[in-house]
Amino acid sequence: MITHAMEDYLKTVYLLQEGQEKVSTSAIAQQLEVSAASVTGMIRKLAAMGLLNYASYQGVELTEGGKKIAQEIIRHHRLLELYLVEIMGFTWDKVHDEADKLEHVISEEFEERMSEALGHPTTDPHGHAIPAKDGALQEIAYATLTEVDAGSSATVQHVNDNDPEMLRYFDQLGLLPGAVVQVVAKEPFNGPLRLKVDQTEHFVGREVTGNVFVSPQIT
Amino acid sequence: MITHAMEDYLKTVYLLQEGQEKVSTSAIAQQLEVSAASVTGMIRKLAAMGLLNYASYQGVELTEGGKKIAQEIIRHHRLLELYLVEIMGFTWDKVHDEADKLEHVISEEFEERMSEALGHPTTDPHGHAIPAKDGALQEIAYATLTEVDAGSSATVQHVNDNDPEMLRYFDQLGLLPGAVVQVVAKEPFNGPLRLKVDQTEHFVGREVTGNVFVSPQIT
DNA sequence: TTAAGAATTTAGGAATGCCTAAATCTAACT
DNA sequence: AGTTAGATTTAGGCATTCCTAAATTCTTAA
Repeated sequence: MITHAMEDYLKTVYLLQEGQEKVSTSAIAQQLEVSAASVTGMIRKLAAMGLLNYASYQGVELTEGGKKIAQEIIRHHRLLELYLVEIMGFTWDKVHDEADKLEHVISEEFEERMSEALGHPTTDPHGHAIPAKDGALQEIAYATLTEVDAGSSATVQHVNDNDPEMLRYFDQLGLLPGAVVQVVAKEPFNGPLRLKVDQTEHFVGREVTGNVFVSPQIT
Repeated sequence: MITHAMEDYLKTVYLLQEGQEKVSTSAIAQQLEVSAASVTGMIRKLAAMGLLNYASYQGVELTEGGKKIAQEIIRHHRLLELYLVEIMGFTWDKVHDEADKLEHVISEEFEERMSEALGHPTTDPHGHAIPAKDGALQEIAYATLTEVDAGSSATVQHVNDNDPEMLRYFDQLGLLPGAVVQVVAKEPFNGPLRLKVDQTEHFVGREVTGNVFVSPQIT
């Protein structure tokens, strides 16, 4: 039997795995806000169930079975986020926590009816891809806004959704998925970026711009 | 901290308490499909938290605090059932199980937005009253259809919602909340009732009619 | 009034999922 | 190669929620 906690672990490994081969115990512990010892315990259980491959001290990698469950949960999460915003009228800073709870609990029929009500969407409110019912999720590794050169423009692809306060700040700045940003200047010594969004200029710290993922703007 | 299991116990006690003063351990055990020993254990914990009053062998009674939590959960459950049917297009036989899982997980904002989307309704799809945000729930103790005299008519007030198959059967028969039924005859030896609903006659066993609650029809 | 039978509680145990502290392993630097 | 810092695992524990089996208490009917 697969528990909610197991689903959370699989989801976390899946999302951390993007880009890398193996995922470390400590990375999982940090993400889930749990001790490393707890992660080891859970990893062994998941490995015994054939949901991930694991060799001591070597990190973890999902099996096909593990990936399938992770994708399912991520699909639930992102459909829920979009449903909460589009249909129920939530603001986008509140939907992450709500979806984190609901994602483990909804039935397949619930998932299907949300997808239908939303016209089978492909991205959530924060710009993340929604995996298809049984299709893999291939998130493109975009650069963060911090890495854009001064003078260049970029299009916001997605933003991190874990901090509600930061999301409200993004809203204020107009840093929403699809928005075009011009990096007017970058202050030295890890200073703020001078951004132009919708004709308005803002000075924004790098902790914030590091959570905004962009593609170079097509000119 | 209040857990999902505790919420289930409080809800169950609340619903069993209707009509009676005290609720027995075994009644709770049967309802929750759990051993009586487990119920005793949980009851002691809830009593220690001040959510119910309890004396050994004497049965259980919710305190005001316990009632408040139970009402909250019942409100969640019934709003969810209605939302699933009215807004998401579920059939009424599937919503009970879905609501049982979701009721413990949704936020107050989710509750509020459902209520708004539904126009602040007062009854769920099975005819049960939805408690107001902080108001008590006073379910009227209706008679079952089994108890109606042959020759009389009655209006369906609500039906039990725990058995999906029976709900589909109610649907077939037209035994929905608000429907008018005439008990044409009652076969002896606990035999079936001959019912007339929407001009059509059916022979229906008493196990079914015992799950339909009615008021005498106003003529 | 007592003795069966039913209801309830106590006792002991299992699984899950988390923790801290101690032990162990890896990797990097002299 | 030896030391050491950091990462990881093991060991031992705790809380929750359930179970079965045995003991106890209540009820009722002879």
